[in-house]
Amino acid sequence: MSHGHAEPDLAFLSADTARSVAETMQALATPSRVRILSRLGAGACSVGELARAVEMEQSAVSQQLRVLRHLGLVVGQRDGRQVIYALHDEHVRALLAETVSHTEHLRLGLAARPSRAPARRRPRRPTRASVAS
Amino acid sequence: MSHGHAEPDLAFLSADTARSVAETMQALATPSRVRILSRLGAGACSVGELARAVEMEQSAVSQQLRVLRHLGLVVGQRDGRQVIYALHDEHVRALLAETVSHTEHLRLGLAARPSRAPARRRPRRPTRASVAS
DNA sequence: GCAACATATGAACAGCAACTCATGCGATGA
DNA sequence: TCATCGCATGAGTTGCTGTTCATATGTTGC
Repeated sequence: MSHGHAEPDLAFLSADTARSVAETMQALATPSRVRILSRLGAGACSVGELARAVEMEQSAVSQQLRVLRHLGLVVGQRDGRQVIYALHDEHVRALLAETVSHTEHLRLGLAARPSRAPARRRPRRPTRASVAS
Repeated sequence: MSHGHAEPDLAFLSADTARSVAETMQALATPSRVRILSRLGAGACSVGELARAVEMEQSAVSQQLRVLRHLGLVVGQRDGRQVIYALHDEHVRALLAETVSHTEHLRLGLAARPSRAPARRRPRRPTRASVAS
């Protein structure tokens, strides 16, 4: 493998795009929402059932559902007295699945890596060369 | 290419797994880190260069780099006086790319969706049936 | 109409995290 | 060794956000 892989096609994101991405990913940045989403990934259900599943107060669950709704990740539909929530679409499920997958992968790498501040790299008597311009 | 996205295989995540996922995704939950990562996605560079690129103080960038290091997303290596940072591996690049892609997709859906609280669904005189058990 | 249930929402509080400032530590060159 | 550069780090501050509590809105059955 003589070189890098395919191209990045990851240019710097504009400040605005970065803000948008961050906003969306914040939905997955808290355990409660991740659990809510993963429960919904297993099938639609009411708020009360959701609250029992994730072991949170109904009130708290509703608050988070509101956030997820505004982010377009879930949808709710009344059915009698209750409201049945579900993932918005398959894209959300895919995002969740990939996120979990990537996280597991990263977790493995972490076990072997102390990840301290970087230490010296060049010999004590440098050739007095290079460095990035 | 290994991952088929066939069925869900998304069971409820354990509270612990959810915490782990949330922790990792928090790296992408702030504009500054997203920009830092996207800059690194375009190529490794020093801290100072990074600071200029994302328009943050060097101090702040270092703080965030520490977070990203501990999460195993980036690696740093001394080169003379400076430290060159890079994405940890291709997986990170992929995660970033997918994240951006999904976000764009969700953004589109948002435009057409007010996403208010759910309204009624069944007729005024329901058949008095069903509902989720 | 009223009572009971299911959910949503507003306010207040607590914890956390991102930034700035100041300083420490490592590396280079004279 | 000393001065300087580059980066890391600790303390302190501010703003945000997740939770709880109390209450409002909506729905059903009587």
